[in-house]
Formats: sequence, structure tokens, C-alpha cells
Amino acid sequence: MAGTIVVVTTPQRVDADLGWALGRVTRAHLHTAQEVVAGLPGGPRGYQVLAAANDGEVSTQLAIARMLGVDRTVMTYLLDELEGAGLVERRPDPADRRARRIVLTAAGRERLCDLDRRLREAEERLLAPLEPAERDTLRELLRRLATGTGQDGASACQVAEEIAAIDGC
Amino acid sequence: MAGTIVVVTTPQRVDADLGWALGRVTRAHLHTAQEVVAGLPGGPRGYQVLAAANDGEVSTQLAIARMLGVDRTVMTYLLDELEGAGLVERRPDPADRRARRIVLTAAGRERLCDLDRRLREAEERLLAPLEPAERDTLRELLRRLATGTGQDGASACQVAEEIAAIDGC
DNA sequence: CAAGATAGTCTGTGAGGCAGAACATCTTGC
DNA sequence: GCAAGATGTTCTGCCTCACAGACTATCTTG
Repeated sequence: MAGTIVVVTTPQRVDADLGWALGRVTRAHLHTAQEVVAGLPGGPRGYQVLAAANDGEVSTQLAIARMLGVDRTVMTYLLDELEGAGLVERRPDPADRRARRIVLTAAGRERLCDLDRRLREAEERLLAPLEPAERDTLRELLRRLATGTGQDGASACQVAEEIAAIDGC
Repeated sequence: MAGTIVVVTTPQRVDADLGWALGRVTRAHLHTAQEVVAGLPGGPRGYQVLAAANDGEVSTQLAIARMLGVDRTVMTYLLDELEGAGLVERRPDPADRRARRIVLTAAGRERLCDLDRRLREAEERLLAPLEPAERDTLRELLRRLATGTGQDGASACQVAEEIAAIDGC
């Protein structure tokens, strides 16, 4: 390396860094969410478990864990708490006796509904600096990135791959 | 509450949740970033410290800590490692002898430059499902949210408030 | 039926962050 | 100029929390 001429272009400013912006926004969102879900077992993740279990597409512990990006061993005590609070039930999956289907109790659905509304309000406050149209754009772009679907619905997505790499490998 | 009729509207699907999308994208980004900065003391945050220190606007430990959202006590050992690797120096601030100015060494600037380029490539791969114009839009919207500036440059931003609430209170 | 994969649970352990105190220095009010 | 409080940095102790690994039960494949 000695004697090598290194062209040091001026690096980007910090606030041009996607990671920085993502981190900051995520952190702020997490912070407001924590206030909204105060008292809910598991905090923000407790809410996400409720939401994931409720929409029914996936409902076994492992499926929910993967979707939310939490370790499967964490789901155990997350669900212990939610079940203890009477918000969800673990039901044996009739098709696979190893698996448990997570279903919301009536109280769980009410709670989820209430949290949903309040979280949505909090999000709008968080997105306040953006024009209404821009908020929708941001939501849509993030959603497409997270679900791994391109504009045409194509699914060539690194986010999904990275997520997959994080859990099972 | 007994007897109250609760209208349970169908809650949003999980993938309509901003928090879910943010979390997933952030996690995926973090994961790719970790690979790129493998070997750098402090991991992704080490990079961010370098980037923040380099652009010079803020350079004391506390200012960097606040910008990055890390605890001030964490900055101490983060910088210990970076300084040990010869990437930054702690210089006494001539204007305030309590404070240390964090400046990059020549090696630090080279390293930052290299990381910058590789991270930018990784980000583009991550944003691949979006059209090029959409990627710029996403970057811009996130940047504006994170910096707390509206379209007109106005600064009425909850992200900044929440970030502020997290550290000093 | 045997062998391997998968769902869930439990236990131990280690990293990592936060609170709080200590110390040095700056600032403000008098 | 001095006392009192605020601010920047470091250090210590504690405590949470997530992950690895082992274990059981069940499914799947050959």
C-alpha cells in the first residue's frame, strides 16, 4: 500500500446516509409506539404479534416469529405474557400436532383494534413533516421493500433474502 | 364495560403497518451493513461515528452521540476502539477544555471512503425492487423525516422531538 | 420403520446498554 | 471574583435480554 495514491473523494454527509435516516426514523417510531402500547405485554412487539396473529395468513409461532424477525425462543415468553394477559390463546394445530396456532381472544381483538387506531394516529403525527401524498408514497415504498415485491409485483428482493438469512440461514 | 357494544372493524393487515415495514427494512439494511463493515471496530455504528466526525459540523463526543442516538457512555468505548485501531483521534477542543473533538486520521479517512462506496453499493442492491426514481424519492423522504425538515424546509418534526426525548429528556 | 427435519420449550451464558457517581470545566448570577 | 449549577467525559455496577444449544414431540422421506 505504501506509495499508493488514494483519491479521497469527499464522503457523503451523514444525513445522506440511508442507514442513518432509517435508524433515526425507526428509533423515533419505536419510541412513540412504546408510549402508545404502554402496558401491553411485550411492548411494540406484543402489538405486532397480535396483528400478525389476527390477519390469519400465518398463525403458527414460528411463522409469526419469522415475519416479525424475532428469535423463536423469544416467541415463547412473548406469547406466555400475552396469553397470561388473556389476549391470545395457543391452540393445537389440527394439521400438525407439533405446531400451535395463535388465535386472539375477544379481549385480544378489542385491544388490537384500539391499539391500531392509536398507533395510526401516532404514525400520522410522526409523518407530519411530509405532505399527505408523500406519506402514502413513503408507506407504499417501504411496504414494497419489506414485502419484497417490485412495482410489477415481481419478487426479486434482497430484504426478504436478508431477513431469511438472519433467522434460519 | 359489560354490555358495551364494541364495533370491531377489521384491523389493518400486518404489512400495512409502518412499524413492521420500517423494522424489516431497517433490519435487512443493518444485516447487509454488518457484512460490509465486518472488521471495523463498533460495526455499523463505528462507520456512523466516522461519517459523523468526518463531515465536521458536529464533532464532540456528545454531539455525535446525540446525532446517532447512542448513549454517551457508549461513545466512550466506541471511540476507544476506533482510536485503538488508529482511525480517529481525540483532540482537546480549544474552545472548551471539557470536550474532545473527534477527528479522523488519514487512515480513518481512507477507510471511511472505502466503506462509503461499498455501503452505497449494498444499499442500491437493497433498494433494487424500486425504480431508480423511487429510490431517490425514498431516500429523500426518509432524510427529510430524519432531519425534521418539511418540504418548505420548515422544522416542525416529531422525529427530532422523539429523538431528543430519548437522550437528554 | 429408521433417519432426518421441524415446532416448540427450557437453560445457561454472554454481550451490551443504562443509571449513577465522580471529576473537570464552563457559565451564570450576584 | 466567587458560589452554584450546568455540561462533557469517564468509570463502575447492575440488569435486561437475546441467542446458542440441548431436549421432546411430531412430521416426512426413503
